[in-house]
Amino acid sequence: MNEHVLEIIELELAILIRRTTSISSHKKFGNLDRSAYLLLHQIISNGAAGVKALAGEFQLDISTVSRQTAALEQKGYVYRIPDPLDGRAYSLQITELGKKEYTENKHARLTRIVEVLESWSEEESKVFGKLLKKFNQSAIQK
Amino acid sequence: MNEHVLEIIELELAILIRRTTSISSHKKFGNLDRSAYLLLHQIISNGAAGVKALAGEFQLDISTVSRQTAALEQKGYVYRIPDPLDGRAYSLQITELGKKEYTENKHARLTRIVEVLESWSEEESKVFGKLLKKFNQSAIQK
DNA sequence: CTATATGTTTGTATTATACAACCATTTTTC
DNA sequence: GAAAAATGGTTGTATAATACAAACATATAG
Repeated sequence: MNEHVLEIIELELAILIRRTTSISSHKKFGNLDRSAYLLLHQIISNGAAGVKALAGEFQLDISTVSRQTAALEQKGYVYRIPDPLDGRAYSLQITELGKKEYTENKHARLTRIVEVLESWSEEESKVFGKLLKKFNQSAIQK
Repeated sequence: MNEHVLEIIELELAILIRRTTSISSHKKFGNLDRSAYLLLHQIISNGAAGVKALAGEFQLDISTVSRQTAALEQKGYVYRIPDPLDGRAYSLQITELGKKEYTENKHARLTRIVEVLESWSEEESKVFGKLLKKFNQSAIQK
């Protein structure tokens, strides 16, 4: 593989992450930081899940996710369902309020993306989305 | 613009950032976290610069960069040159040790990228790099 | 039944960040 | 040219996200 191509990817990823983390960890979008947003996404699209599974999904420590989900519960975005087969375990299910919050947040994020991609062609955007997704999938297997 | 394409980009960016921040903010690559790495990159490729300029480049608070550069200086990766025209200002210049550390770190990062892109074609990788760069450039103008 | 494993929470420490206050110079203004 | 305002930078303080370790409650294995 051409070294130069790799260097570009490596550098641009670092820049992307540097910029977007500084934007959204402090000046977060509305009520949801990225963690919360992705947790809600995960629960909405893959159904109720426990803390452990969610932590695995995002490669975070269980304790971290435990606190994040506690915060989501406290805000009324998710609620706990005790696991009928295991007295220790819970599942986190989305609430209507949670869905609403997620959707609003998503729109805010999409709006931002639209601004950035203003001058891009449909085709370029499509390819970019596809490759990002592929990159994430390739990365997770390692 | 096709809504679905935007949704993919938005989601995959969020995932990418979530994953890579959790990896590299704690389990950082060698001696350099992403901030330090990018600061060194910036100084190496764009020449000596002051704290204010660097902060602007990464959209970070000046105080944050002041501490980060102080850490780099303390490790011997950069040194200060007083600005001859302005008694308040400094430039940060790279040292040999700083270059060495940067280069080693870059190799570690490239290795990681190579692993992820193992199954990608040269063409795909090239396009991905190009679009990432374009995305970063588009984003900065907003 | 006791010991060990497991899902989750809680205690504690670290780190990256922002904001505000400050310091030392430089520039502007009168 | 002296006082006032602006500027480059550092330091004090607060917050948030995270990890790791300890604790807790329940489940499973011997």
